[in-house]
Amino acid sequence: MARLPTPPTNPLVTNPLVKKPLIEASLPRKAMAGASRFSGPPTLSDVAKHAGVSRQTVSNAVNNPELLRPTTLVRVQASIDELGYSPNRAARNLRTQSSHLIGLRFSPAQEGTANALMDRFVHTLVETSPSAGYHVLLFAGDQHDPEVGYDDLVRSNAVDAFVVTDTYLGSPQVSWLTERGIPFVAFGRPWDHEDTSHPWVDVDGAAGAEMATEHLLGRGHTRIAWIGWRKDSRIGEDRRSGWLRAMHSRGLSTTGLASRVEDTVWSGSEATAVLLDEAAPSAFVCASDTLAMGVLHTLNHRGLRPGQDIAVVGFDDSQVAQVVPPGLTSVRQPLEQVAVEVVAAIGGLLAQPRRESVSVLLTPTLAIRGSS
Amino acid sequence: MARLPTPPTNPLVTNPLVKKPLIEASLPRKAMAGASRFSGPPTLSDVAKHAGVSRQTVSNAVNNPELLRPTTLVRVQASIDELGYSPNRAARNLRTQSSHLIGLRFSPAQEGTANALMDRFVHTLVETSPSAGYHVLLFAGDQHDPEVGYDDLVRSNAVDAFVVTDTYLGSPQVSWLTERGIPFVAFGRPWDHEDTSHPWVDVDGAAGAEMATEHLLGRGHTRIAWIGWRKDSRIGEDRRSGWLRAMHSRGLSTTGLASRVEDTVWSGSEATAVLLDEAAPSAFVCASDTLAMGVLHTLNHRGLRPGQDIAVVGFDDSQVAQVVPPGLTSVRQPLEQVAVEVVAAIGGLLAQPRRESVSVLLTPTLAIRGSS
DNA sequence: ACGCCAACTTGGAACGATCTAGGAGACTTC
DNA sequence: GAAGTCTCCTAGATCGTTCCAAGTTGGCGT
Repeated sequence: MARLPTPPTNPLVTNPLVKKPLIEASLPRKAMAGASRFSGPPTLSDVAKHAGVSRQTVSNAVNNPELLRPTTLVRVQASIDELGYSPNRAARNLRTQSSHLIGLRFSPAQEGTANALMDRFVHTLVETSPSAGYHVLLFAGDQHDPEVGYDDLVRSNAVDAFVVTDTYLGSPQVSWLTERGIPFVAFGRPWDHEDTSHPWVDVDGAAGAEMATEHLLGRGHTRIAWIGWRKDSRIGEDRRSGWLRAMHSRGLSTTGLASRVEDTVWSGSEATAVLLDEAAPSAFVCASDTLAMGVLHTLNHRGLRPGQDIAVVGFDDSQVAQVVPPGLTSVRQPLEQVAVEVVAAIGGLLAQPRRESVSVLLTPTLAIRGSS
Repeated sequence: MARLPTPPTNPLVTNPLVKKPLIEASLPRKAMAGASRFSGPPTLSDVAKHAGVSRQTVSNAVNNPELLRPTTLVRVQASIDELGYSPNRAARNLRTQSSHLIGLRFSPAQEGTANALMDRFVHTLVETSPSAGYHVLLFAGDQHDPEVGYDDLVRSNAVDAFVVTDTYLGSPQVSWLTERGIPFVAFGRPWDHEDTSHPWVDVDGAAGAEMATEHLLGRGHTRIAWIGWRKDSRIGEDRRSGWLRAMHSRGLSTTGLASRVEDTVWSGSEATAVLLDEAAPSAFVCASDTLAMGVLHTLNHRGLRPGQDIAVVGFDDSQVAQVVPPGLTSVRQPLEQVAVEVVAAIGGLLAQPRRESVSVLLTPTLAIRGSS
């Protein structure tokens, strides 16, 4: 699907397996004992019969192998392999009152921006979850109304826990989930909940911005401008603090060198024009690749060459940063590692509900390219 | 999560609801009849008792409302609302032998390319599925070995059907699934299976490339080059045919104007240099935005301005196309519509397994920007 | 009034796994 | 060699829903 195809053919597919033959399936099992049963996948009882042990023993072989005598274990596992048995998820879920699913609200990248964090994060999440016994269930929902999406899944016992990815700026789902005691782990610190905390994994944005700024300082720049998000964005302010820290540690002035705008290419472009005219910076550090692209737009208009005339650093290491002509230097978040930590945290949370909640802060890296 | 945050806080979260109190839960239900039960969510029986009807009646109210007398239905629904009842998914799944889940192998966009189709497609898929009674389960797996990922989900009855997104160039999962009679719908035509067909939804790549070429022809270009994928890519050849068709319909020569390379920025860049030197085209149509970015790289090096000196059109309307400086004109696939059709096809497939299989071909549009 | 038909409702069984007790066997110990 | 332990395994009950077949109720015709 990274690529797309073209036209037609078309026949008719029949698929059994959608539903077992109702007639046979409705017969009491006893009546068919010894017979070959109908086709469906083997059950625990089948394996038990085949191995000459009881159901519980097979169950233990699967879930608590250490309880079985080694010789028995081997025999049971042989039967499992031979019959190709896999536990029926629905039955297990019903009995254990858990779905072994973790829910993730999938919000697509905004059109016209360069943010596509979801991709890498989701992939690792999906890849890692099975090792903790989970799968990832996607759902849609309203960012501002947690009732939509979350509530339905919770009430129908469809997921055991959630991964919450948008904790910034007063998103209500965190308190909604906390109030109900629903397990979740957030990608993002609880910015606006000083009191009620929760398990989280996050990336140190200030350190990232500082790293980017240090990089530019190391290249001899001293007038380094900041283009970030509006002041009510905690994340934006955090990143900005990294820039400030780096500048101040060298005793450099930051007066007139900062701008706070919407996260759009156009805003970034406009802010760049203003800063170039009024503060004459030789380099830009941006709170996002989207804003950095705005910088590139303005440089392009003015005939300035990024990397040669003016240095630019973005944030997120998006695909855009990777392929845009001179290459955009960008702060890269360790999303893979974030996902791994999130899965670990969820695993721990569901295994031992009452233990100390997790909080992990990871450090980003800098992907250096032509723009600096 | 479109944005990221910064540092610390940290307390301790306790969450009930992870598991019901085992002691109470293990008591025979009868023993607690009439009592308030323990806390868990209300069950069908609870609603039945509350409404003064039998379980089956409540079940019908939920699944086959038309079977109930209107007055009864109203009464039951009132109880459902009052108690906040939602059917337990695990129990329903166990009984109906279906999970109401559709599986999707999530493959992340390649680093260094401009392809991020998944995002838009997945979002609509997730958003639409519930209307057909499904949710989307993500899984990882090896592209070349369907056993990995698919097999486990099938055997444990974890999903009812799959959405397959990479049908190009002899991907084995299609035949693997077909052989086993496992329901699935593909995003992509069955290129290499003339005989065994399957339900699919796809976008007409040839039409897209033709549209792009026509657009350039309309702007007065006559020497329009093509940069596509290697010859063994059926999708690439399909798109290329659209370019050919448009050129030939105007009686224009295409000799020396086509290049077939790997889908990387660097390859595109290199191919551009060669074409510029040897065929002097005034415009480029590319099989992907990644290749188009390669064109921009070379133009950049040579001091040529995209859109003014040379026109460029990409394919996929990626984020990159949207934000790269002059704006990259690109063929936009109606991924949202594809997802809707896929959900509809799956719904139909699972409802009536034996009916004629679906094949839908959608037409892309052209997003026109500064590069042309 | 009686009976018949249809519509609606009912209780029992089953989906396939896990949990809790209790039973059988092997191994110590005196 | 018999009693006492410990280990391992067996059997029944249960999770919450839907399917089945039979029962009840109401309405209508003659």
